[in-house]
Amino acid sequence: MIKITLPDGAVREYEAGVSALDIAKSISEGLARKVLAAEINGQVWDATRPITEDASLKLLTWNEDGGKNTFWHSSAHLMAEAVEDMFPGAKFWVGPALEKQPGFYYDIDLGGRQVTEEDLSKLEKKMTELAKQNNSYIRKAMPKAEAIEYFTGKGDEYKLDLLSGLNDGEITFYTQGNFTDLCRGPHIPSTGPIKAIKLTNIAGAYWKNDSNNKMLTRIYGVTFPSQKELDEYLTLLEEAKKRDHRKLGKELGIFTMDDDVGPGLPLWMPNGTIIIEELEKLAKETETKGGYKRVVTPHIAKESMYLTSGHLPYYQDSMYPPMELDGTKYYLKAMNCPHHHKIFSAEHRSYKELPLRLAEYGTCYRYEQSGELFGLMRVRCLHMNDAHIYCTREQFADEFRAVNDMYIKYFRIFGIEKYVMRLSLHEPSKLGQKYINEPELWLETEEMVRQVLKESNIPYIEVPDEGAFYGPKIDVQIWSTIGREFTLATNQVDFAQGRRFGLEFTNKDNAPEVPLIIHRAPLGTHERFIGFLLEHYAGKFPAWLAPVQVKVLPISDKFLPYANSILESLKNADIRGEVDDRNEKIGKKIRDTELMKVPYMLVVGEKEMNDGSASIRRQGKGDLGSKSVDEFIKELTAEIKERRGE
RNA sequence: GCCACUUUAGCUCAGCUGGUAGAGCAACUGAUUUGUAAUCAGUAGGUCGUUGGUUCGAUUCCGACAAGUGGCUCCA
Repeated sequence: MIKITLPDGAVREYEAGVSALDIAKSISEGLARKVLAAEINGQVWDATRPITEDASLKLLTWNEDGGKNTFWHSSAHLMAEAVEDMFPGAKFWVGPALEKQPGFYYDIDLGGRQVTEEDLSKLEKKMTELAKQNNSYIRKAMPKAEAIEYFTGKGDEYKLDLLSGLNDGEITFYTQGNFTDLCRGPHIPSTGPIKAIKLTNIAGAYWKNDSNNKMLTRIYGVTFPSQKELDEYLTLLEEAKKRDHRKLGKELGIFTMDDDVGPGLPLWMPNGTIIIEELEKLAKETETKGGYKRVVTPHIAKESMYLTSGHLPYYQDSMYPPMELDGTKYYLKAMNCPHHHKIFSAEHRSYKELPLRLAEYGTCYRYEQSGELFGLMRVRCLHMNDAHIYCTREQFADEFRAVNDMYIKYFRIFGIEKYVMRLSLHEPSKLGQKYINEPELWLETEEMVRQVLKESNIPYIEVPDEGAFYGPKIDVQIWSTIGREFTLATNQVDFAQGRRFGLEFTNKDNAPEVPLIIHRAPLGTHERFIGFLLEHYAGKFPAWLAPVQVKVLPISDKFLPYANSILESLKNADIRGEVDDRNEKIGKKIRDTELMKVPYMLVVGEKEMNDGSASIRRQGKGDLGSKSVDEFIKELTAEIKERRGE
């Protein structure tokens, strides 16, 4: 007999070899029907796999992530079975559940054949048919030699490659119906629970995520235990598309792209420009308070500067090709750092001047690969909320903390809660190649950064081998409404460029010393930040950011003069207002203004004209009642000044 | 850059198997002077992304290019 500890602490005894599914049955049949997998001693297992020793057990159903992931991974196998049926000889790489969203994919080598949209519906049908057979997923351990023989016979170089990374004794096969795959598992007990199936798209994906490798066909899909849940999920996706920044950006007149200007080069329309200017105002206020000094630098520089900085060899591919004048090459700047360093070195610096903080909303150009461009989130012309802080080692931690505090201040203003701070570290084996060869400095600065994060109580993850070549960095990761991940802002340590540029200051002992540099961009770039804000607010910007803050809606032409007089008062109070002077009914004016997501509407007619008031309507919230225009302006002015979120 | 798909009026989209195009909204004109999410009528709008080819004839079929979309690689 073995002892099984349940999550509530209860201990039950079973025969050795009992499965989680058996245990579930012993509790209740209803529970057993819902079990998809089980956590045995913290590891997710097949619910049908025999347990031979004392263990803690947690049953996993659709309600647990472990259950869902097992469900989706098993669905990938089901899809593979259908694919093999439709494309005999197809070779399979891996088919995991997606990490950040519902669903799964399988990477497949179809031997040059193509999958069409119609094929997807055929595959869906086939999968549904196979799922109904309710075939069990059967696990089988196999010696490595036998596995190699099996796949050599099949001529499957992909599975042989997978096998080469596995040790004898940990190799398992899973079979359901007519499909057998090398797989670590776990799987759900059988295909029956997979009731609703949708293959969402076909894509190419490099084998092992390496662009030098062959491209495999990746089929994405999502499955649910019921049609209802699938429908709900699909509706959710439709809803998400409505707040896609590309759609909102067009509807709200924020930006536009034009073929003749070029891909990835957004044109900021008047409404977008207002948001840009408000963000810059916020940044300037904040940075001035933080002791930053503003600078302005040219958009181009000679090749020699990028050779000095070391950027050219690393970065050339993502820079616009140079323009050549009198035998000298000039590049459009892809980053502002070297220009700022030149300002640092323009004067002799004393330790008394440090920390020196140079800030600029710098315009950069990056020749991103065409396939990488994405609305405002990934562009070729970007305006970066950039600054470089030159400081001593002693000052570093305080400076880094201050920058971190600035991030938090901003995120509070914008109500940004859903993000992950990512601490990107170096990889010791790549010192001298991908990373500057300063092992102690790496460890020292990484630890300083880690301390700052710990003290600020911000949740963060550490990622090895993601640092910049000149030092560790903290990135703020966010997700676009369609689920794509982006770095919104970045805060980087740099102990390399100072030396490359020969930057120095005279320290207390009258000796030259190289400053540490912090690169930081808490508001990222205008492009990505506004793209993010559009989705974050679903276009409903708070009053301080709204391109039009107040729309005055006269009931009829008779009240146009009164409406215009209110507009004058708004202008005098620095409030961005407009009058809807169209010959339309009030219902139509309200509808159009609501759709343009203008925060405040002032409806004015006979009554309001007589007592100098306005009927206030808040976007999305309806009629708020009447108020004197003066009082409204006073309140709105405060709301704007404080940059209130609601 | 790679794989796949898409491109029709300012916008959102129809247009079966090849015979040079339609709707709604927006715009413009007129009527209406309106009280909290769409007043009515009329007018105007497109060498069907560009460019080769097949064909008596191409928006429709094929190719190239461009831009966009979904991914991969990459990234603020």
